[in-house]
Amino acid sequence: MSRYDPTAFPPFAVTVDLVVLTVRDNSLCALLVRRAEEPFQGFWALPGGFVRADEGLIEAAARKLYEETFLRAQAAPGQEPDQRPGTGAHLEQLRTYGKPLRDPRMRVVSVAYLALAPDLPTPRPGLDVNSVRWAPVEELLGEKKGDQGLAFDHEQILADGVERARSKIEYSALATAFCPEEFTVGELRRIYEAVWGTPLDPRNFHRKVTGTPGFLLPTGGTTTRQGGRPAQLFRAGGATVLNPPMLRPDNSGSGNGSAASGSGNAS
Amino acid sequence: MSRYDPTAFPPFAVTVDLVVLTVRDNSLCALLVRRAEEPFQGFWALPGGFVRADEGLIEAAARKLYEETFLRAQAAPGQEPDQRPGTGAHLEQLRTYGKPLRDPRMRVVSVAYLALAPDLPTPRPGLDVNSVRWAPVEELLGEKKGDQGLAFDHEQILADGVERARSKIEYSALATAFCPEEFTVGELRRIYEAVWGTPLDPRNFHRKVTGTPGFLLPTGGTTTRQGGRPAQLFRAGGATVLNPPMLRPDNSGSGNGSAASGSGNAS
DNA sequence: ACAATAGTGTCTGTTAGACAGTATCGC
DNA sequence: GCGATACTGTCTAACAGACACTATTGT
Repeated sequence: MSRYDPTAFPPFAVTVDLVVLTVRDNSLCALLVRRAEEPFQGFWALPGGFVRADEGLIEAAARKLYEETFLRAQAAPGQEPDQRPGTGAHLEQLRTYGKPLRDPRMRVVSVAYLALAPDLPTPRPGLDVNSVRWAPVEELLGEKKGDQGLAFDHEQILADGVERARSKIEYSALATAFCPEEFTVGELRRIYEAVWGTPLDPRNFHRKVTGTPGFLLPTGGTTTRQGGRPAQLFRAGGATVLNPPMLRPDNSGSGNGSAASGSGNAS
Repeated sequence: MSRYDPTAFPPFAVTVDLVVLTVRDNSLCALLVRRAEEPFQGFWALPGGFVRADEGLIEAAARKLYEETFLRAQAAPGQEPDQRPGTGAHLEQLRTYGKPLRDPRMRVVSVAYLALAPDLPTPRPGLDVNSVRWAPVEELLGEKKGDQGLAFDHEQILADGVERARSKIEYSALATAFCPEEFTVGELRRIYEAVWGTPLDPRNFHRKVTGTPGFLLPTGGTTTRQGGRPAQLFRAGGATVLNPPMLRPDNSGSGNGSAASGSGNAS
């Protein structure tokens, strides 16, 4: 086959799949929809759908996100300039999955996106979706997954998205994407603890985040909370990269080994 | 449109594009091929081509890499298990580009892969490629790019690949992918200096890399070099992640700001 | 001897991690 | 007062960066 012959190329379907993460009740949760059709009818799956013929990839992801959660996307720095501020979720491309038989009906290449959102009232089912739910990631991926598993290769995609979120809050200010517009240092710490699944020392955490220039901007206000000294309120500062980074405890112990960088099994 | 209707979906072409990087003469170089056909006839472009109907994405990337450089790929940890050891380049998925009009003829979604290779004798043109060349990245991306630019959005893809390589050698042992099987600490240092474009202190570099367990394995041999004490030879150890990481000088100065995490403009 | 590269030791400033201690709320 | 959370200060071990010094080659 000649390179780029416009008439002779194998036809593919291209979809987007969304790993939408939030923190609820101190645990990291992912958004799932229940499939109404075959294959994997009745299974839980990641939200997603076809990319339209005249639509960019991230626009398709933002559209699907809005259709199923009514969240407006806030694209990552270099990704797209089409959003209004408002209540936005962070949205970035994750990885593309295209094993020949990942969809039993036809050849589908799926571009996965990662969205990080603050805790939402509760998701309303949108277009062509029966039911929607937030599921703790731990139940979907850990040892004790009682579920039957997710549709397609969505368990792998979810795992990759979770790993991306876990590593990205180390060296970027992205953890604030999980917080409401104004938040306290304690709330931000609970975000880190939930995403990493590890307790952090409140004193050192406080010193670290308040000492990183550009990470947090004090708003002047304070919170009244049940039982405890009122806390200062902050909003996200302009910084996107954290240097030095937040260090994740148990960072592979002695310092090397064979931890995965891209844990995907896509092809 | 109903979700996942196997008959009603917009047809896409899916390609892979390769950012193949190596270090020659102390500068980071990328592999380019000259386009023989329209559009962008005569322009330099990244190697790439159509994904076959029954072929995985990384298999397509490895096939194209071999067709155009005769390099066998060595996939990153989680990506695929189909390679023999041998003289392999590191290969990992970079990012997917799918803006509606990035190819003027039709809707093409391109999955870009990043390959890191040791310095090669010289590339021989392979299938359906007129000429191949290694071009210093600095000339393709920096201020002083005299060229007419690359075909399609390949300049953006190249920039993303270079940025990925630059950041990944910080926290992984991937710099050894640029080295021959046996190498000295000085050679490894020149890799870092070429990729980052910064001089490093030889003494501190030596202490750092030899002190990181699992990074380097001494082979026992030494090199005879012109003018200088012979150096110990090493091969890559089993470690994949470096903890603590190698620190890139001028790491954004005071520690925050607005550096891009994904500098792409894909959609 | 001299240039050149390899490799070691030493000092200093910064920071992560541990944790004592103080501040300010609800009860 | 007491529990709880917010915040500040202090100590120590580890490490990055700077750089003096020694080692071993070719010319």
